[in-house]
Amino acid sequence: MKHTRRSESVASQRGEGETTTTPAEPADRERARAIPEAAVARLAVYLRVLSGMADQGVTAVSSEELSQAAGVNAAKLRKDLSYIGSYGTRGVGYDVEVLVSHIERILGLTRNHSVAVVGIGNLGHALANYGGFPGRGFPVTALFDVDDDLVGIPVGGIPVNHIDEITAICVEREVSIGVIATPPPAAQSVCDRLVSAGVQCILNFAPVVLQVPDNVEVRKVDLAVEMQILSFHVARRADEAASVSVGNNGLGVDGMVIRP
Amino acid sequence: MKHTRRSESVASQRGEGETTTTPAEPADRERARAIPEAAVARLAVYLRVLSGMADQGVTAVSSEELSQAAGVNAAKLRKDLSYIGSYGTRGVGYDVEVLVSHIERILGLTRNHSVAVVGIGNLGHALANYGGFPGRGFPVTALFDVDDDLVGIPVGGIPVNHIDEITAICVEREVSIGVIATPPPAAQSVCDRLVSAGVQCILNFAPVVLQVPDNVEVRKVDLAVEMQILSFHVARRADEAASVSVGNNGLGVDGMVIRP
DNA sequence: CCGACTTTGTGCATGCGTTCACAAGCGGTA
DNA sequence: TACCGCTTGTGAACGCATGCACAAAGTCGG
Ligand SMILES: NC(=O)c1ccc[n+]([C@@H]2O[C@H](COP(=O)([O-])OP(=O)(O)OC[C@H]3O[C@@H](n4cnc5c(N)ncnc54)[C@H](O)[C@@H]3O)[C@@H](O)[C@H]2O)c1
Ligand SMILES: NC(=O)c1ccc[n+]([C@@H]2O[C@H](COP(=O)([O-])OP(=O)(O)OC[C@H]3O[C@@H](n4cnc5c(N)ncnc54)[C@H](O)[C@@H]3O)[C@@H](O)[C@H]2O)c1
Repeated sequence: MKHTRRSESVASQRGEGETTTTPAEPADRERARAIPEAAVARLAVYLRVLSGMADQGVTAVSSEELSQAAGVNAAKLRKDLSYIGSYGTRGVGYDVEVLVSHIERILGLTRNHSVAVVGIGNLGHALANYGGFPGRGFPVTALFDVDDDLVGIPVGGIPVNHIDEITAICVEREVSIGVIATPPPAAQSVCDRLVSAGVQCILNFAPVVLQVPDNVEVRKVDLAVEMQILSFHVARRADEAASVSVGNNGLGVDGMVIRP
Repeated sequence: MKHTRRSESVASQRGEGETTTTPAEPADRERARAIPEAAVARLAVYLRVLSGMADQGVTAVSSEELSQAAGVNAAKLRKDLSYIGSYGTRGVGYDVEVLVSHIERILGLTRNHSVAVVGIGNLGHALANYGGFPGRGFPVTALFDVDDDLVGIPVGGIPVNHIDEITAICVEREVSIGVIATPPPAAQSVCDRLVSAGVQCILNFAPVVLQVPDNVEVRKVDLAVEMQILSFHVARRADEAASVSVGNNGLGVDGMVIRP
């Protein structure tokens, strides 16, 4: 529809004046810093898709193919990959193995990250039993609970320890990621303990907003929120349907309407 | 970020004639469309915080207090609330009850959303047993699995049905949200079945990119991705630390480099 | 009834992320 | 070697989200 008249004006070719800081700077680090959070999340997805392809013997892939398998726009994929370097071959595509290894490097997957799960209830059991983590460089090395009936019992091959031992054990086993699966009221206190044990990354399943120091990274998985977002879309869709069928005169009942 | 959808903003494309038509009613429907996805997610968080406050007898709250409890910027909170209307009192703050009911209305929580869980393994059991959903308007009304040993056994009070019954049962029980907790290879096929049973909202725990029609909303919970994002931050942090202590001469371990 | 004080709601600037569009670059081919 | 078609990598535009800063709008004490 629109025509953007590009002016071939100022040659932007080797426009290399903008590097700012240090002169001889290979720039991997600059890159790592500059990667948008959203892109990091997608890189993890690309990595999984690529691993699957590698397992099936695929050796090369184009941005178009990969983007489709990952469910994103091809241009976005290329831009995401460009954040980590230029590892493609024009006219051909990307070498799967090469891409895998570079994404792994950027995501810090060249070393293992030891995981501790706190709160071995319904969810904690599922997590501890889950086989998907160790295989991907995230071995679960410690489990904690307050319940004395659980302490000592192995879950998924790891014995449960009492929460009071959290500091000593986290330090000893070099836990780098703490997973909180306790009831909400206990979450903040567990979080504090993890932090004082030196854990700087936390994955929180409890529906609670955790307060942490700046140097600690928290990610939350909040199922209730996910459900409510879905609910919002249901409602919106119902509204639209209503406005179409009723004829867009305004409000339905209480703003709520029924399914198409 | 962590989002699956291709078209981000909630307000997708403007339909043809219906834009300017409504004269005296800018209200709810147009509003609901305009709410940014990110804001919707936060509204759900505010709702939980507010509910907690209401339970403790708090009747009024300022944007400052609420924003702190929700872990966001106060200005952002006010903007988020402004998307749903003007229900605050200047100089005073917000009435907790009023806010709760309006957020619930916008999120479509004035009606129940029936949930079906597919794949009653480790995770499916945890979900089925979880008491947090029914209380919040998301009753789990159906469970499905292929495993004949599971079929008929009640989990969390609901008997497991065979996956082949999925269409009939989802229709009958008016399931509006389907949760996929099967192994990855089964996820797409389960998804297709849910969709053909009329389910338009899906919460996916399997590490797979689902392909769905445009009218279906998918949200994914991908623990491996969450872990990898944390891993990325660990790596970045390690790099920074190294650059400080080593003194920025170039490369660190493994070709990774550190920041200036 | 007034004036001082508090807090909301929002216009605006800024920054980030997404998307488009295309030149540069590569492999294959004549 | 020179050309051709294909795919990458990226500059630039666009659009959404964030945060600031302040007028508007209310409360409260006198
Ligand atoms: N189960 C689910 O499917 C699900 C879904 C969404 C959210 N969640 C959230 O995940 C968390 C765990 O859920 P769950 O169903 O596993 O709960 P649960 O009650 O089954 O398990 C909680 C476990 O935490 C332990 N615990 C309590 N206080 C503790 C403390 N201070 N230190 C260490 N351990 C402690 C308990 O002994 C118990 O074993 C909750 O916050 C819940 O809201 C769970
Ligand atoms: N357990 C966890 O903590 C965890 C963590 C992250 C991701 N996940 C993901 O969640 C999913 C479930 O994990 P899990 O540990 O519960 O696995 P699981 O193997 O314990 O359970 C899977 C269940 O799905 C059933 N199933 C298989 N094919 C099916 C089909 N076509 N239709 C219906 N049911 C089918 C199986 O019978 C089994 O009961 C997996 O995709 C896994 O990658 C799980």
